[in-house]
Amino acid sequence: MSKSELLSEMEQLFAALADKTRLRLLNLIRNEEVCVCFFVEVLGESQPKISRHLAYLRKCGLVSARREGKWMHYKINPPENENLKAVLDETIQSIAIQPEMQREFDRLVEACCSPQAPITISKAPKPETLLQANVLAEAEELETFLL
Amino acid sequence: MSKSELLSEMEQLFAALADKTRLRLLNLIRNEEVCVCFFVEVLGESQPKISRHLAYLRKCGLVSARREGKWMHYKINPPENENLKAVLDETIQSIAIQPEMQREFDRLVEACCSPQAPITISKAPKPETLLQANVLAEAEELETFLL
DNA sequence: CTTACATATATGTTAAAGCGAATATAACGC
DNA sequence: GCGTTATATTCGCTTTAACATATATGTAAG
Repeated sequence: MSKSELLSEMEQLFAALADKTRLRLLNLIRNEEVCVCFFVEVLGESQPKISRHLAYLRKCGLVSARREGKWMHYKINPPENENLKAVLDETIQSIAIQPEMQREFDRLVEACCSPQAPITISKAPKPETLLQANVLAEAEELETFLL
Repeated sequence: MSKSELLSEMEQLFAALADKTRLRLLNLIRNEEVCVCFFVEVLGESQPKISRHLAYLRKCGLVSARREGKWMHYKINPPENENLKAVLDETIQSIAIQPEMQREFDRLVEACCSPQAPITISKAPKPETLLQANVLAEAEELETFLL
């Protein structure tokens, strides 16, 4: 790293983190790839707004996108620099434990797994591990019900 | 903390950190109170520029200021929220280990302790512990010289 | 009470970034 | 091809914040 490139990278990272919508997005993809339509659904923000913020995050390399047919999946692309990665992890962790952010995350699980999900997203590809987690949770519910 | 006040506070903190000059300032006051004139001297930026950025940091509560005669001293005012504090600490630590930032910090020590310091700042009150550290370093130098 | 010094603030300008509304693109199904 | 769905981009507008330059404020010294 030459002439304090880190300072410039930090500036960029912090600018990216200095926005509620982007923080909420990062909370949703903190664990895995998620499809755009879920962001719109769960955050209740307009599609262009979501898209613009995703573009911002893409542009500064904080997330990466993958196309699957009509759908776009986004996931976190951790900074190469260990210090920046630590700051980002710390941040996401702090957000994740906030009650309201937990609720949003739960809404993501619901949106992905509920049988009465809105038509718009009912055909969208679901995040893998969320589905698994939900299946497990339901199994557990059933189990406690049976006991 | 009500309706995700944390998210707003995070936005504010990150906005404050998304600027090189402010990051460099935080590096200089990472350990203790420092007088404004040293910032101008060490960072080589215009006095109004430094002052404006200090005002920004003050406004969002990240630093506090104390007047001592003509001089103003600034120090870090850690966020009350533990998560925010952790992010800030992590950040400052990351900056502190950068070679260029270490050099700037060294220039601060010099500016405070050198006998041929510029007249402008020769009468400014010096940071306490920096002086001590420098005295210790000189003592050590002398010691190794004598051996 | 005037001067000088340390620091802060105001002014005018420019650049970045936020928003909603409208429009464009890309992939799919018919 | 055409229409539909999912996502991205553009446009016009407003806000925020950066900068340099100039000026004001507060304190100490004479």
